[in-house]
Amino acid sequence: MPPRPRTIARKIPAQERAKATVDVLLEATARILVKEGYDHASTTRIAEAAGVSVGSLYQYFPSKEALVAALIDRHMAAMTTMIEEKAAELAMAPLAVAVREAIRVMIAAHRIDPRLHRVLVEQVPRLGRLQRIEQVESRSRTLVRAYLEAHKDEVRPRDLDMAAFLTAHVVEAITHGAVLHEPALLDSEALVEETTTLIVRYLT
Amino acid sequence: MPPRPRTIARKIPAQERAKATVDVLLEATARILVKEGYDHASTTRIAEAAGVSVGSLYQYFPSKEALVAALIDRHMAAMTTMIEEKAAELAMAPLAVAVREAIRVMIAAHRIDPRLHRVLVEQVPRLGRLQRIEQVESRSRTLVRAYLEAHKDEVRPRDLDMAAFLTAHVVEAITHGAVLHEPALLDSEALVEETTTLIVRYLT
DNA sequence: TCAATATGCGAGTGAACGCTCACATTCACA
DNA sequence: TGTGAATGTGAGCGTTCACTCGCATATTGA
Repeated sequence: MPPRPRTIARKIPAQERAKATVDVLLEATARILVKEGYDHASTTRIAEAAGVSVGSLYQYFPSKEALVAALIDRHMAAMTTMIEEKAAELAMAPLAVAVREAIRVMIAAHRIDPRLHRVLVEQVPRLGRLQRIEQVESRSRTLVRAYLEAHKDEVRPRDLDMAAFLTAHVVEAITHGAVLHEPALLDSEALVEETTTLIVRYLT
Repeated sequence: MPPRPRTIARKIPAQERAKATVDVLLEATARILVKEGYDHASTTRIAEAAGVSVGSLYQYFPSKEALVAALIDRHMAAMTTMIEEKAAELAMAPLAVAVREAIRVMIAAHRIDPRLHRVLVEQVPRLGRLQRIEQVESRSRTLVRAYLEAHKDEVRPRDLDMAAFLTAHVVEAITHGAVLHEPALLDSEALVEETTTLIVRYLT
């Protein structure tokens, strides 16, 4: 009977040295992914860029997919943390403020590492780990939905699910579009203001 | 000196038989792309599914990328035609009507072949031919911009570029989101109505 | 009818890639 | 300082894949 294909790492890092290796591998993965794209980011090239051997890579990541998945996790966690913190602050804020700040934090989150974000969203094969990204989008929708529920007396639309769907998608799309295709727009306040107007007018 | 890599097809189809081969190859490409995803859609499998040999495939398409590019062209042309026709009809229509119909036609265009559209947008490696898709998005923005220009007396925002950017991205994003992730939403009229409200309220 | 041309075939080629494993080096701790 | 465990190495294995080429078959037009 052939050994079943490996699905978990052989080792988890125990010593400092090993933790450093894992770190340097993730950094290199991000760099190579941005520079070469997913398809040309071979494990050999990644290991080389990390100054580490392929063997070491496979000590801590059972597959190329797992390596990229770990990077996605790290990146999305950074974005999520930023968003969740702001959301907690804004729970009681009036609509106009909440909307404006929500848009600001979305833009800030997308600016953490825009080029990596782009590669992850655009190139990493779906059906593997990219559910992680959709998970974040779905979480945003839940946050919006909760806010609308708490403020439903100040809000015009009666179908809150629909309103949350629209609002979350709109902010996500504009942020995405701006960060990825029109970075210049981000430096003017006009985008934030216009988007705020758009959403506030819809909700009130 | 090594022969430069081939960039154009060896032959263009002249006989009916050859045109049929090209057609059957494109159909098979669409099917395999949807079923297997880009990475697992090998040229061998595509030729097999088309009931044609790999050799024949390479008679008409110089590379796998060219084959997929041709499919993208075909698919996007179908969507674009639908959109442009409606846009011409709507040039003189009042805002409320134009917005509602624009949203409807966007949804209809995305429904031509949603599963193929999804694969093309999500999986096909960028930096190759997928500019074709962005080209369509940019064309939509131009159409919106032209409409706003012609109706600028009825429209509130003064920065028409910004307004066109927001409007086009919003409709595109909602359509996309609905077609790909919430197909159920498409069967109610509510989505169209709410989105229309969103845009009309912003523009007036 | 027949030759020139167009189309179709598919085993085979070479390169790239993910991943393994036998071995070398470094570290923790007695 | 010695020893077992942890960590690191990289040549090479097996496989997949895009693509080629020499040849077979079908079509066209004279």
